[in-house]
Amino acid sequence: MSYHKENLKAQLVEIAWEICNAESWQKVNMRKVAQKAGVSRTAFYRHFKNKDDLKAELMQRGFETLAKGSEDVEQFFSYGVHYIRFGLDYPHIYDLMFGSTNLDISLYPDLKAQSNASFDELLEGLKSFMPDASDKKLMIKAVNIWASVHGLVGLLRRGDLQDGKSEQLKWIENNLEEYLKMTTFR
Amino acid sequence: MSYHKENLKAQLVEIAWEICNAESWQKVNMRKVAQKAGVSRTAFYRHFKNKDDLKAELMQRGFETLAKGSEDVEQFFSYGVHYIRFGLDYPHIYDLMFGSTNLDISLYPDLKAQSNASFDELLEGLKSFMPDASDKKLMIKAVNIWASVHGLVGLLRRGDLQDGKSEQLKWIENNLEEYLKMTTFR
DNA sequence: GAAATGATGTTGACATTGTCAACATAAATT
DNA sequence: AATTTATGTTGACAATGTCAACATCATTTC
Repeated sequence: MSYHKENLKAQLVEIAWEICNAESWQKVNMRKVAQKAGVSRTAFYRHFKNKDDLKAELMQRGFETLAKGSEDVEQFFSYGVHYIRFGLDYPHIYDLMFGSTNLDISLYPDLKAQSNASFDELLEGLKSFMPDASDKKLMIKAVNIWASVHGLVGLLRRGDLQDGKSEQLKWIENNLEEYLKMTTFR
Repeated sequence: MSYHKENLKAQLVEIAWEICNAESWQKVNMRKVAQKAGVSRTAFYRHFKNKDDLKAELMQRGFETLAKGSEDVEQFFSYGVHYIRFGLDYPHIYDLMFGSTNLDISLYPDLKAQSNASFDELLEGLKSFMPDASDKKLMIKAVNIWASVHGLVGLLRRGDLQDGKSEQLKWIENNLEEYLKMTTFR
């Protein structure tokens, strides 16, 4: 009859992740999370400084999920596809990670590192693909791919262009790799 | 000594716009807005159904601002530059317009129309630039440009890549048109 | 012009949510 | 066993969106 829960922190993160993933970060509220964990509303504060702290934890977990899934991706373009799919599969987590977070990221250096690592990976992959390009050219290309990938996620997710254009959008969504090849290297 | 304000609705929108622009949408709260307008906290509800209604109004105004600024842009690539600059100049308004809004956009058909119009404009511009391309190719190219532009805004705004990479990012930011040309048509 | 009607503004109240302080109990350390 | 630390609880409060009831101004109707 442990008055102390087994691993409350992990449990809270898990519950918050699920709510955030299913609905959105704004729908995550401490009281609901606490209740689902069967614990009082402020038990939370023994494990997190505040709500932002929990947000950071979820972002972290998001980056881990993204990274883990790309471990066995060996082809360069598959990275891009993987990223895009992640954005479509975990839309709200993606928002948390890449949206305007309103989180003072300097307080969470790990997060920044993880975010940087993603880009570095892209840069590395690209380098082996264009071995003769200058650093500047590489960087520009990498930025462009990064931007395209993330921009496409936003575009596919938002209903923006649903009207007559959905045909081609669907094609793109179903042929991400081909789309990337076409657009990245003509 | 009019008990009724002259044009309270416009005033409220203006105040909210300023707060949102300077800080962020989350910082816009009805009470503060009301106070700045010199009016009681609920006067607002005589002009807006609820806070989302005000959000929609700001988004609308954002699209107008964006469109107005691009009126005298005649070169194709300048559109892209204009969009990117808008994103950098009005970061929080941009978030409101293109971030994940949590707004049920189907309730505000005008917004959707405006958003669509932006893309259509791009498509038109592109068509005159590549007159021989098939619809599919045009669409794909347009999506790619759109995604690149919006993705770049996110990338430039977020501090993501500040470390060793800031050199080239700065170059890009200062040479947007050249960057676009390089990446769009090799 | 007085009376009725609708538009606009005010005050009071409430629910939701994040968070703190004070207290209680369990676990670990001495 | 005694003390300290970790973890959980209840009560309270502030901030914020919103509603209901009421007040006042403006406009239309007779």
